[in-house]
Amino acid sequence: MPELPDVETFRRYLGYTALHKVVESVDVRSPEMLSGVSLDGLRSELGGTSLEETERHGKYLFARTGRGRWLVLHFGMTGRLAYYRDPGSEPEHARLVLGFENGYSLAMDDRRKLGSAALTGSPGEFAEQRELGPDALLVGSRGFAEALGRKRGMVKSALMDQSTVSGVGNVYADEILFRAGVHPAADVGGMGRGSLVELYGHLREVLETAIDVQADPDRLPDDYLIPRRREGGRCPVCGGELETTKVSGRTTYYCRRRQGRGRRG
DNA sequence: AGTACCACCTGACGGC
DNA sequence: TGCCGTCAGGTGGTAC
Repeated sequence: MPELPDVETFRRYLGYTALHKVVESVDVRSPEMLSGVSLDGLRSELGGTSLEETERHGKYLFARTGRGRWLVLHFGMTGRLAYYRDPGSEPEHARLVLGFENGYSLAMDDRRKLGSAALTGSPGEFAEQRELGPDALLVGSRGFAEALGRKRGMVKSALMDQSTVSGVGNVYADEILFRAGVHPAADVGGMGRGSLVELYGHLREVLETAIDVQADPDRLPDDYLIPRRREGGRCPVCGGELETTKVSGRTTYYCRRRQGRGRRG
């Protein structure tokens, strides 16, 4: 599920594959994925020029075109990128395909069609329009503690709220709270500044570690929760069976022994 | 402001 | 075998 580490991995992938290649064709197989832009609009922005630079804000990937606007990609739950030469290698659920003069193509594949593509003037403008909070890796512990200090309710909900801090989704929120030893339903309003700064340390550590392994769950350290995040999974530290609950309507895994129970942080 | 619920969408999976 | 309900979860909308 593309969260910040996945999208950062896509950003780097786009950077060493499709950058500076002249776009010859723009195909949209699922027009409903276009958000606020028409196929013609996309073609006239991309055709005959190239992607020159990438950025990321939270779960959004941006690529600046030679004409100065930015392509915005959001990957929903099942989106990913693929760069390939052989048309037979086109992914099964390609929704947006850029064909380059060098014969290669870049596809955004999205089985469940929850992703989207848009154009914007700049990443900052886009983030402002969408009311996205600061990127989770750029905010810093002080900004993080201030942002979460303004929140009420369950700490996991606050972590996943993209308008508070941008980039953390359901899966990595579970990992961050697991490593911090904080119950996902703990009241964020009851957490002191010190606890929030500590939580941010775990957030950074988790997201950076995940980026280092290109967001591949199988390559995460042995004591990570994510690979065991399934029915009957066991805590990698104490061996106890993981508990599940719902937070913000999302399935939540945690270790009762390490993360306590009830609404305290 | 927070929470609960729905919708979007497809494929995997368990039950019968 | 095959039909059916449920689940997965990012975002965005509604109602309370």
